[in-house]
Amino acid sequence: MAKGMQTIRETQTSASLAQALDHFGRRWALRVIWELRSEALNFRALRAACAGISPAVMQARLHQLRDLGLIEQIPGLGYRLTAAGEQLFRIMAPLGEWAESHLK
Amino acid sequence: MAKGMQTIRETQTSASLAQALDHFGRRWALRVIWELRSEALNFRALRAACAGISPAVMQARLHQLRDLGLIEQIPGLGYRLTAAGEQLFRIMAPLGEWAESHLK
DNA sequence: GGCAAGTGCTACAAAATACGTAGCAAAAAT
DNA sequence: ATTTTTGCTACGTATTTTGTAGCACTTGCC
Repeated sequence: MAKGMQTIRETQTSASLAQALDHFGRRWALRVIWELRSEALNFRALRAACAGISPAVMQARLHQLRDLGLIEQIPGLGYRLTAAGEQLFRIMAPLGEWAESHLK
Repeated sequence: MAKGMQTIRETQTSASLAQALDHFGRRWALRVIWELRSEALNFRALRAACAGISPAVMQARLHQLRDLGLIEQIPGLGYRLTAAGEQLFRIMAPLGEWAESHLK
């Protein structure tokens, strides 16, 4: 191979996927989505569901997930998944089974 | 409602799923899995694929993912997904499409 | 009105994690 | 034997997360 050449992977990771994986690679991000799977939860209920999360981080995640359009805040109801958020949950739902069968 | 009582969610998040989401909620964890999707990569190739990751963190992730049984190191070949790792990738594969349609 | 309880959210120091860069020892290629 | 490439470590700095306390605001209730 000529000097300076490198093998390049044919299929490279797209920018938007890299962005997604970067966002989800923050602590509690996926967990928050997961906890909102079936019902809207308010700030404190969400914090109770994610036992151990600090309010500052919860606040940061809620902002980021809202900016990504995955959750929305409904006054008097709390936080809930948007359509995009529900679609994301449908994708990650099989993780439940996967974790049960592989992490025990 | 009686004093001290609280509303409990019927469906609670299992311990193994919480563990999984905690591991995947570390920077680069999911990305490493993703980059190994189609072929084995050695340490430096993996680092190049995850542009920006530091060697110390890459080393830490490889250890953790190996402890989880998701990847394995083959001398002379590099790192590649195990059967469990491939199964996980198959679950998260739709994220590619999802990211394209929601994060642009 | 007035009070208690619950709400979303902020502040801040300490601990944990990640970054960025340099470089070493061993294996492989030349 | 010399150069290249490899996996990996070291370490100071920057960023993120934790843990705890508490404030301002709304809600329900008498």
